Amino acid sequence: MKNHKEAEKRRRERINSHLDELRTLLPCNSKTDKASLLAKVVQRVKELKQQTSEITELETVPSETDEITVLSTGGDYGSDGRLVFKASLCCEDRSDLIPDLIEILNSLHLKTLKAEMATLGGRTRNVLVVAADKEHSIESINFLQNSLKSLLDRSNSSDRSKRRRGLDRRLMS
Amino acid sequence: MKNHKEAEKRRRERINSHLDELRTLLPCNSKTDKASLLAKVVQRVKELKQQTSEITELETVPSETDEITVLSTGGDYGSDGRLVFKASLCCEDRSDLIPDLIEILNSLHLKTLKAEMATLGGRTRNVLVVAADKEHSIESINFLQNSLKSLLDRSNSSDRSKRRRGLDRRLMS
DNA sequence: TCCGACACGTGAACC
DNA sequence: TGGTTCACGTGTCGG
Repeated sequence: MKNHKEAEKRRRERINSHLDELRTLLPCNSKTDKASLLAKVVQRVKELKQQTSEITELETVPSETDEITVLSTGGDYGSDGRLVFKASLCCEDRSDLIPDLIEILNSLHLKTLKAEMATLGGRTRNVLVVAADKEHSIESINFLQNSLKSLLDRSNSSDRSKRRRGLDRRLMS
Repeated sequence: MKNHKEAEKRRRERINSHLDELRTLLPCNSKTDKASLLAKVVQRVKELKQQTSEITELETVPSETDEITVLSTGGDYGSDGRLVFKASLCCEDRSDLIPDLIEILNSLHLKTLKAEMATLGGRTRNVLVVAADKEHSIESINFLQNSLKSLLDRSNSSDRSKRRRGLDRRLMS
């Protein structure tokens, strides 16, 4: 069959075009082996997986200073292909902090995979592991960061008398 | 040639083994097309490249509240294969803040690709784009974060009278 | 000459 | 039966 011959040729072209595209995306010239190229790709993807598992540790005890942290490996997907990243907020505690936080997560369509909360000496720290839609992952990260920032400002401006209250760091080993 | 035949077979096995490995790493089953698999790989690598360019915006004007931010895509490598990430520190200004910062960067063997500094109303914000060795990227990020935290605590404890000095946010639109 | 990598066409297997 | 994907062996080019 001539049909068969051409179909196979198109299949090869499809595969090779993807390989060529990978050659342009990775740090390698256009004349690297097909096998070596794939080896580099494997290495790259593995690094992402590795960092995914290493993103998991963050401080959970509230500190005296206000903090916002948004950590993303940019490549750690859940099983369903959503982008997973970690956000941490440390600030003065207040009664409506959690509702505000939940509202932010809902408005950004972020799914909360895990949440840790700790309060100590009037201060609180929230560590969230959230998943974002793949299409809006970057926007979600930036929006979340800005939202947390405004949340922090809100806490400070609503009760400025608390700003000096935290525990003395020397007492916390 | 029998030699030729077997050599070609080994070559195919090498390529296919890498493809199989990619199949286990990506969200796809073991029975996906070779071409489709590569298409997903391309998509993934492209996302990383994209996020690399989008990490670049962070607030540069000092805010009234203390802040530490460490942002990493985990996949944005410079041309030499080092991990690039962004760190931001906002706190009260003091004369030896920059030297301390430089000392931290040196001790962590972080190469500074870009640095922005702004001071306003006695407060300062430093935005750094740094590159870390690929092998110690995660450790570097965590160490940097902790170091910045201690730096911030040092600023507050060394001159706590400054803590209330900043500009009123309402004046800054 | 030999060795490595590649594209090609073909038969087989699977909906 | 076609349509599609894969593995295989072979011819060829370059070092």
